[in-house]
Amino acid sequence: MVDITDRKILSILQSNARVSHAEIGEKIGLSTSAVNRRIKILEQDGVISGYAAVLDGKKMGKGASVFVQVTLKTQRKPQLDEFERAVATTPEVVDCFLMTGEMDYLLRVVVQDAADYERVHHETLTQLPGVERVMSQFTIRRVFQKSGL
Amino acid sequence: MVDITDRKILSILQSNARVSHAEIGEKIGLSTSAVNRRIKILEQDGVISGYAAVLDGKKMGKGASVFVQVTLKTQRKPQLDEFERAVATTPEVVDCFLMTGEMDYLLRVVVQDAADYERVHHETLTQLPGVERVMSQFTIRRVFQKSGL
DNA sequence: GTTGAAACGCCTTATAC
DNA sequence: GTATAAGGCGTTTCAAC
Repeated sequence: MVDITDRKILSILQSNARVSHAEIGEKIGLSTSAVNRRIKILEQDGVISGYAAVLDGKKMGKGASVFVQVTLKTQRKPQLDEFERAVATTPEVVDCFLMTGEMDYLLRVVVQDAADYERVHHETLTQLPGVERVMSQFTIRRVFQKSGL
Repeated sequence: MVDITDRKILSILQSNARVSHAEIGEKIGLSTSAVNRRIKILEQDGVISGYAAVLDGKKMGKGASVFVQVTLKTQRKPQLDEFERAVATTPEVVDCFLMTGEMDYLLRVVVQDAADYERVHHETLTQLPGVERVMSQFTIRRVFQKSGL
């Protein structure tokens, strides 16, 4: 379904979603309308789920990422659902994965600094429903990110 | 520098970078040109660092995320730099953080499935320069992601 | 069925207020 | 910050392969 040409288009769109269809066509050797039609199909199929502005957290006072390992009291479905609903409404949590292994969830929390994280930690994270234990790992620096996946 | 109005604009652009300036203006009660001028300034100041297409990994045969904790043999700057340069060229690694605590780096690796990860693990990750130990944590499901930070 | 070309309409951008 | 005007781009339609 997604062929080589599609992947080239997707690769360009990952690094810059604002390049014109004409410019994409030049780079990969395709006409503007062909590029346009392929992108439209990729959007309809849900391969492209959306377009997002990439922000610089530091310039908004949100320069620190903290990884948070969460263990719940039980692993029963209703409790998982309840936790997931609650954590989704926490603005500082920008990523949430259900995990294998010792911890149940891995979150990435974006805050201003360590003091700001302390606030989020005891005001929000430890108050989420069903939480037994919270383990935090601070990042020093984001080396890179490849947006889009 | 970034006021409430800017934050409203950024919030809209995070969830959908394709809404027109006119539509943003309607939502927050501002004229099209005012929205345009603010966005331009946010781009110039680097608050908005870019725009990216958000892809559905599953539909591209890249549905599984694995978190990888990497410990290096030394923590001296040249070795860190060398590792960072090498890991940046590994296509499966979509995120890389320098960490505090026991491990040196935390990577997020996107692969097709466990078998695919095994390949990346012994062909690439363990071959990166200066790597002493690699610890993998598999995800079951991505609960959500808030794009842009 | 897929590609290339042209007309249309909307969005971005720039100027003036 | 608002209003208006012009240019560029995405969109759509149609013809050709």
